[in-house]
Amino acid sequence: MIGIEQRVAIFEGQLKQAGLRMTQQRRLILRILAEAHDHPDAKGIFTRAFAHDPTLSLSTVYRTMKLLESQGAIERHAFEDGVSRYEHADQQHHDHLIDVETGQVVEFSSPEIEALQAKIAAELGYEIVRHRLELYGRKLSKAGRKRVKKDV
Amino acid sequence: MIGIEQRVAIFEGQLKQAGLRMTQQRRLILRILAEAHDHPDAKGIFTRAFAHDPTLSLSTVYRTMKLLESQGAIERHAFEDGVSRYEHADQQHHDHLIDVETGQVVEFSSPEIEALQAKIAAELGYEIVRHRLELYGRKLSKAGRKRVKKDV
DNA sequence: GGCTTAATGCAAATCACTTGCAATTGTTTT
DNA sequence: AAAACAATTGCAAGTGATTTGCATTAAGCC
Repeated sequence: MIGIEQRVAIFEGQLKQAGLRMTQQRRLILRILAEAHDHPDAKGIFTRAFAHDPTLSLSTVYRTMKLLESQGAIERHAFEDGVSRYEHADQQHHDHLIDVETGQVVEFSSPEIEALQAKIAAELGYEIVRHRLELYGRKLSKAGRKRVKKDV
Repeated sequence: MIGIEQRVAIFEGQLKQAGLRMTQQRRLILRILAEAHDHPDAKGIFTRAFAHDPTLSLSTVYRTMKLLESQGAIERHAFEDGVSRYEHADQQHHDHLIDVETGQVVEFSSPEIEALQAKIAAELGYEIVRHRLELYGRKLSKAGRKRVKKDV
């Protein structure tokens, strides 16, 4: 996990490289994203950022998300409700489990599943470019739940 | 695989049960779906149906898709492009592999992956309600399967 | 053939997201 | 530091998919 300042600096470098500029708006949105521990959508990011800078517009958020995605700084996910949700991309690959009751998103990863996916694709004559795996689930009651170590 | 007439009859029964009516439009859309061997979207269904009945409207297609989905007669999928695509639901569960170049959809199923999904969910304290697994891939050339690719 | 009311077609409305454009601001130049 | 120049922004209007209000049409029952 790298810090906000580092992330901003890295991104600023990428921008310069491409002849682009580091603006107040981009800095702000980057900070909002770094501080986010969930998977906010454009409106959510806008709301949080708007609290710090009431002159910010929603279109700038959309434009910035697109830019950040193209630079590989964030990942975009579209779960079942159709709206795009974002998360920063400095962590390792993972998939998502969405609580159908609360909408809460839990991250997980499974090398076994990844391996099976690759095997299936190969059998069908394909190589995987990317994939989307989302589990929609309901919390088990204490009684039915297995004991697992709590993470994050 | 059941026939079109049977499917229409079954659906008509379900409708009657709910105090709803079997209309020409619904019959037509149902037939289009039964004949479809791909995963058409609303516009695609509309186009095909329109050829048989030029008075049909797109909103009726949307309303019918919603109705059919609520009756469990069809399944709706939203792949990466965001538009909803449909397929009839009398077949066994399966997931999809989408050719990133052609958009072609290949169906597959993997009990092993399903089992792993259930295991992972259980470890996180959840039971799976449904899931979404999509592989986006590129066709392997015969040559490409055997040797390392050397193109740019 | 009527009667009741679900269903349809059409146009207007949503919703998430994008875009044209004039005004603004970051960065470079002098 | 000020000018110069293009990237960026805010706002409003535009998209594209899907939904909805409403007057009209047509199933299903007598």
